[in-house]
Amino acid sequence: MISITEVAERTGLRPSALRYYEEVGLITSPARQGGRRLYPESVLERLRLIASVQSCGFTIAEIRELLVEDGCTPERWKPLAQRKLAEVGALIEKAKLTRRLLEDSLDCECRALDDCVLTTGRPETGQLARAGQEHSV
Amino acid sequence: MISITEVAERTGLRPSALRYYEEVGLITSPARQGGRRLYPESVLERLRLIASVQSCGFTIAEIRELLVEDGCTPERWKPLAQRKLAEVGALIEKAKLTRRLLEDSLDCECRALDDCVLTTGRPETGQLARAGQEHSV
DNA sequence: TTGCTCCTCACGTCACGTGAGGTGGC
DNA sequence: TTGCTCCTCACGTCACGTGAGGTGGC
Repeated sequence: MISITEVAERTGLRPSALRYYEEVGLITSPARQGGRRLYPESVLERLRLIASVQSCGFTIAEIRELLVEDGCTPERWKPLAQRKLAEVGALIEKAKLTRRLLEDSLDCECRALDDCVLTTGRPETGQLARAGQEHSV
Repeated sequence: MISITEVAERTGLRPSALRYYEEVGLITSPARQGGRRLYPESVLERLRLIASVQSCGFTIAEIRELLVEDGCTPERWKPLAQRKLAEVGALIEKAKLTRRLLEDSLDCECRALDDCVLTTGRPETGQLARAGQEHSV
């Protein structure tokens, strides 16, 4: 049985995160000794699994749904992963658009934001090639 | 002078967003008539400017800093845009990593997440080529 | 009197981090 | 007695959206 600090050290999580996971039902409430939490070693594997799924962009609520009672079969995982893949793809496209706007603004030779390509929508200097460029992946 | 609903319609913002912008000091408190807000036409330009900067990934707090008293010169804008560009670049790289993990998990032929490439770190089926692939931009 | 538009709180969101104030056992 | 680790609230984060309950003028 290991203390909350040791679990934290061995997983890279903060104790506050472990208490939060318990509160929202991601991990089961561990035994107590004098009020202190004492975790079984098996919690480490559970937390590694949670971290894996979280790194795929799933929210805590989604992970909880997914990990209840050995329900995480490929049949359940794959449609969720497909949906998340679409979400992440959309996020990347949005971020790329943001990046392009920032690059254009750095190229722009305006003297104030009101005259900038950002605001006017048309480049003040010869940036037509870039502005008309295809949206490259 | 225009009502909050008309400003909302002409900018695509919700009335609640306009009240919020006022509360945090992004736009000045407009005149009132019988308690109702009456905006000058000039607020539309201000809101378009705010939307432009926001679409570049700046937070409300950053926009407020940037737009106080005609301080938005290229000398102030460009270093901020450079920093934001780095942030957005990092976000894109992180999202691409997430996307790759999801794709790998969809290719993986594990029967449970515990055996999946996600958790084990090594592909269960012949995915070595993909796993060892260069991080393409 | 009934609608309509607008108002001001207060609360919720997401995944925790950060105090404040207290406790148990060495 | 002093430290140390741990505990439980409560609050803050970000940019608003969403009720609830009320008001003013047609």
